[in-house]
Amino acid sequence: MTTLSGDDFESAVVSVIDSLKPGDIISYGEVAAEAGYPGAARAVGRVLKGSTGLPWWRVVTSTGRLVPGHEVEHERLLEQENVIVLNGRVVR
DNA sequence: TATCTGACGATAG
DNA sequence: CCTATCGCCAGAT
Repeated sequence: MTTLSGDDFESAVVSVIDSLKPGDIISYGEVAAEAGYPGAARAVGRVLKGSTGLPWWRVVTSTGRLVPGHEVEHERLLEQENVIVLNGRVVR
């Protein structure tokens, strides 16, 4: 039956992020595209914000910028994954 | 059903 | 390089 729910979108996003490995960085738009919802970068941010247990720190903005409002926390978490962050930007 | 919001993306200035 | 504006999508009220 057509039991469509936003849960499908969240599940897809969670699956993509959970598939990432330590040190692997991806942008919101990339996550949305991989989840099957290209252009839904904003919706992805909503999932990260409301979902716990997800490595949200592996997700950065398209320009490699850290998450606004969480730059300090984000940078610290990335360093734990062997990721170098300079000036609020991820070094790749 | 309509309207607003938001851990975004891209472009313009 | 930084700020501002528009556009896109899904969820919440």
